[in-house]
Order: sequence, then C-alpha cells, then structure tokens
Amino acid sequence: MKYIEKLRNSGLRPTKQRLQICEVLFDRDKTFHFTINELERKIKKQTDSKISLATVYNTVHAFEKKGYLKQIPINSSETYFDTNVTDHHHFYDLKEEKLIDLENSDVGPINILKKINGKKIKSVEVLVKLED
Amino acid sequence: MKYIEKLRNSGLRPTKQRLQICEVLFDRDKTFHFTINELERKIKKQTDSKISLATVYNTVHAFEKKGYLKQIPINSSETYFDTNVTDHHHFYDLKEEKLIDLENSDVGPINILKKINGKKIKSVEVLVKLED
DNA sequence: TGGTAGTTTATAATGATTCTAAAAAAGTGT
DNA sequence: ACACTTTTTTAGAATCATTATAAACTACCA
Repeated sequence: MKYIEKLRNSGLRPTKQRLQICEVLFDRDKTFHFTINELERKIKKQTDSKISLATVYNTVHAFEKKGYLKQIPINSSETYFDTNVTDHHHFYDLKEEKLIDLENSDVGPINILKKINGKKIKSVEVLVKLED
Repeated sequence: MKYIEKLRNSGLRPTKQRLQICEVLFDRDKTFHFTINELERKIKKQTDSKISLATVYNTVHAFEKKGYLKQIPINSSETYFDTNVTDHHHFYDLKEEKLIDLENSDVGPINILKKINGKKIKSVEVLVKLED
C-alpha cells in the first residue's frame, strides 16, 4: 500500500480505517472538496466496511493537522475540506452550493499593503462568490 | 429615533427590541465584528432589558437580508457578522481569534482571470490569516 | 508472546442554530 | 379609543454538526 509509508512517516499508525479513508480521499485525479457527511457516504459506497463517524472526524482532523487536508473558509452549516493543500483559492457557486478551485495563477498577485504589528501573514485566501 | 425610518423603509416594524439592537450595532465609530452570543452579551450590558436569544437571531438575520449586516466567511464554531457592509476584506488573528478590517484600498487590485460559464462574480472576499 | 500506547467505536454530551406555538405588540380601518 | 389582522417576541423544544467518553481493539516493540 502506498499510503502506509505516508502515514507512518507522519507518526500515524496505518490502520485499516485510515488506509481506506486515504484511498477515498487521495486516489483521485482532481482535487476533492467535501464535508464530513459527504465523505462518510462516499466511504460507505466505495468500501463495504462501515467506518464509525467518530473515526471519520478523528481521521480528517489528524490529516488536517499533518497538512494533508485544508479547511475551506466559507459560511456553511457543515465544514468543508479540500484535498488540494497548495496555496489556492475558491469560487463558491451560491445557487449550486458547489466549490470550484481557483488556482493562484488564475488570480493576479495579491498585495496586502496594511501591516499588523508583530504579526506575520500565514495565508491569503480568496473566496469568489458566483451568481447566475 | 433615527432608526425608526430606516426600519420602516425596509418593511420591518420598528419594535423596541429592534431599535435597541440597532443602537448596539450601529451607534459606533468603528465597524463591529460579532457573533450572536457576543451581541447578546453586549445588549444585556448596554440596555437593562433582556431580549430573547431567538429575537436576536431573527433580527440579525432580518438585518442581513436587508443588507445592513454581512456574514464573514471564516471557519469558526460561531457565525461572525460585520456591520461594515462595504466591499472589504479581513485579517484573522489566529492566536487572539480576532477579526480586523482590511479595506479594499489596503489590498492591491484583484484580478480573477478564470471565468465560469454562465456565472457572474457577486463578491470577492479575502481572508488573511495572521500568526506571531 | 506480552505489554503498552495509540485507535476505533457506540453512545452521550455539547453547543449553535432553528422551530414552534402561544402571548404580546404594531398597524389599519372605523 | 376599539376591534381586527398581521407581525413580532418569547421560552422552550427540536435539530444538527461536532466533540467527549470510556471501553474494546489493534499496532508496534521488546
């Protein structure tokens, strides 16, 4: 399994559940935007085994802490995560309630002119809301 | 009262509760970032009367729909609102969990090069996360 | 193989938000 | 001011995402 090393290197034991979640999350061409509940449904569909909801939460948070997933800042009742952990941005289609990646190269350079005393910029994220 | 007309013009009856909430929200120099619970505490402090939590929710949502408040897209357990409804952006101080306004003029022009078929851009919001 | 630290799990607890339905207040016409 | 309709407020219940708990299980290492 290609994910066993990845997990071990992060100090996470490669359990059956984590490996299954890795497959659902990372065996993809395109990046994947999801909520915990969408992920749980996908796991049920792709694998026969059932993974406890608590484990899905635990694993997603563990992967986020290790930098394999990113939260997407957006107002929604459920938290959205992204398998694309590079610096990039998002469209949010308000009607369809769908997220679309917006690569850094598709946004002109962003220059933050205001400085805050004693603070460093950790990230700059752009959310572009779309309507019809 | 200066808010009576504003409410009536929006089709909202100027009730005692709404007028009190207007005062807490809008009688300010600087813009105000808040969660429902922070607002409720502020109402309790500034006015002697107690406004039901449900009313605070109703009112904030009514004001948002009328365009007097904006939700701030950010991942937090509570929803943040902003009395500054002009196009602008935010710093988010991760340690202090505080929002700071970032005016449009403090951000270089943002040029979204990617176009989505049949969709118009409604808003462009930047969230700049700060660390020490 | 045994021990221990890390994981999974079902379930309970929490906390923000929304719903409900009855009481109160505001608006309208007389 | 009065009767009537509509909107609003309210306390409390319901909902829903997320987190906590603590017991059973599993991976790892000596």
